Amino acid sequence: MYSKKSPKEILHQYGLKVTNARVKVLHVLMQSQVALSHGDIFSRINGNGLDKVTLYRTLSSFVNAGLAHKVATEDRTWLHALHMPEERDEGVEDHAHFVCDTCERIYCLPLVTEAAAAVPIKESGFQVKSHEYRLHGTCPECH
Amino acid sequence: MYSKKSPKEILHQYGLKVTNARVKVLHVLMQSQVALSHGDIFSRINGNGLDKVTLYRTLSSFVNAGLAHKVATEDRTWLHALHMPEERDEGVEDHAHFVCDTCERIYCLPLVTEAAAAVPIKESGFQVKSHEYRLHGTCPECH
DNA sequence: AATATTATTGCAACAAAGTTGCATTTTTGC
DNA sequence: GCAAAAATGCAACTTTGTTGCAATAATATT
Ligand SMILES: [Mn+2]
Ligand SMILES: [Mn+2]
Ligand SMILES: [Zn+2]
Ligand SMILES: [Zn+2]
Repeated sequence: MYSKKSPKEILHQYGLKVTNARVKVLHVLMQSQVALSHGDIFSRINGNGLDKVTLYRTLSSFVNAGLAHKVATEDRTWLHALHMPEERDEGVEDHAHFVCDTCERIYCLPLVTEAAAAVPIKESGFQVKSHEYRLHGTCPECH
Repeated sequence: MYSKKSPKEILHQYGLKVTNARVKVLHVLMQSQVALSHGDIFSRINGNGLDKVTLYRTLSSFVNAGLAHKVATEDRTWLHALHMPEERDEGVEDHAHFVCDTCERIYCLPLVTEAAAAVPIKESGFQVKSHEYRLHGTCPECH
């Protein structure tokens, strides 16, 4: 899905300076179908010597630029994923996170638009501005 | 809503041994309309001298017993809340978490049953077993 | 192509949240 | 009350992520 554009082109498009660290990290994220932790990315990159702090800052820069987003896991860490192509056209918020209870991978999945509509709440006085839908179950790899 | 039963009675009901720490922590949780952090609870209890590790373990015991549940926050900490009365009758999973973007409080809110039904996903091969719906916006206290 | 400006990087030290091991104290069924 | 099992307190530890700062690299301009 990202095959049309190179990491460099994408970084330019998102207004980010093109650095070694960013090219490498973006490349890793582009290969992955699932959201990755700092540790996941770090181990796929090192050998190419990259400081852990730089990786944290690289990921932050991607999130701030709107190129990636992050998901909190049950064990208080962050996973990062690029926005899906569909999300670039539509709103960025409207997708679900699927957490596999077997392998713990987290996938970003598009929602059927109608189902993603605002959910009515019994109580009043709560103004809903955005939402996150998180699904738990078993992923295709695990059954 | 919990006024009918005392902390002691509730602890018995959930098969937990009645200890000072548990009675105090349960009391604090019963007073609160929102989910509380370890720090929130700790500061409301101390003076009554209670070790931080004991509080962690107390909260875990509540979650394991099914008396309380925990919600991960954006800053990678846990908040704890008692299950709502409605949830005790119905399933425990079916409620939404409302995160106020102003005061950062997290409320447990019941969902309209129809809206909580399974959301269809475009991809196939993902078996959904449970879900969490997290809403962001402004709470009644903040507007 | 060299220079100036500004952002990024690496390193070391630090912070916050939560966990573990173990000896001591409480709880509870009898 | 007594014994068995569970809960507690304390200290040390782990994991994840952050901060300050000097050195380096990226870009726009000449
Ligand atoms: Mn996602
Ligand atoms: Mn809740
Ligand atoms: Zn899986
Ligand atoms: Zn609020």
